[in-house]
Amino acid sequence: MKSEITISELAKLMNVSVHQIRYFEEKGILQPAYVDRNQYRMYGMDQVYRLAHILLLRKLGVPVQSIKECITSYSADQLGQLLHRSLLEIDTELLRLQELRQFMNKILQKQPNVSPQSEHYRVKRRDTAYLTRWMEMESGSKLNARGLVERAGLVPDLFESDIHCIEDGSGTLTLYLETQAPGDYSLPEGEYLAVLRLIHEEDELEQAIEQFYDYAAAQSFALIGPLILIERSYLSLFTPDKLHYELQALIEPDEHSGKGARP
DNA sequence: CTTCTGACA
DNA sequence: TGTCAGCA
Repeated sequence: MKSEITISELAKLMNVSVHQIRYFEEKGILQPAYVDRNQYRMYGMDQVYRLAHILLLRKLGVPVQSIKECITSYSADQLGQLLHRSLLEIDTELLRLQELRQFMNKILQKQPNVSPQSEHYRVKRRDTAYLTRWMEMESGSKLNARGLVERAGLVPDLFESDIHCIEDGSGTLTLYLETQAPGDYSLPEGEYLAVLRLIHEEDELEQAIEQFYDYAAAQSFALIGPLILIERSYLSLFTPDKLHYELQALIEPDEHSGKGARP
């Protein structure tokens, strides 16, 4: 029995496809030990090691075209730089995945609130939140796509964030994004009256706001500070054609501090 | 049965 | 990158 192996054996050994091995040959980076009379490619240990190197470089993101020079004429120093570079790339990818994971957790924590009978009032505790101004608009005006492009600062992952809309009395609606560090505006820690609403038409939102104040009055909640309107557009993934809003307002930390009220 | 080549999405 | 045909 020959010491060399066939292409399918090599493929199984290295956990790659036969096609891929031929592709490497076509690109001139992996030649068979020899070609048998029946035109079969045959591979020995040299090719096994060589293929292992190729696969490793590929894992590091080295394009197949560059692998040839990489193996043949690269100094140990150049290779060290290459490894160092891909280590940095791995770190950034790791960071990206961690952030993605956090976001998925955030959705899963809020999603149970969505479907059942979510639209009920409750009192919830909020820690201090720091907001950074993103854009401003007149209270009556509607936000369209063009307005987004022209007037709003570009924010990566905008629609994965909780957009806080706050009306500051003077007829200006300011949209904020939540940030880690203190920014343009701070929401004090405390008890907030809150309600979730699913909105599919513009005027429903205004109704919801009126109902919010009516409810607060009926329950004798003393609301201080502005109404905070939080849009979580990423939750609309579960309910097409509906936007998810949470209405909140700080409650005077006096009476009503204990249990929340029910509608 | 396995592989090869070439072509295609 | 996988898949398929047609051939040896």
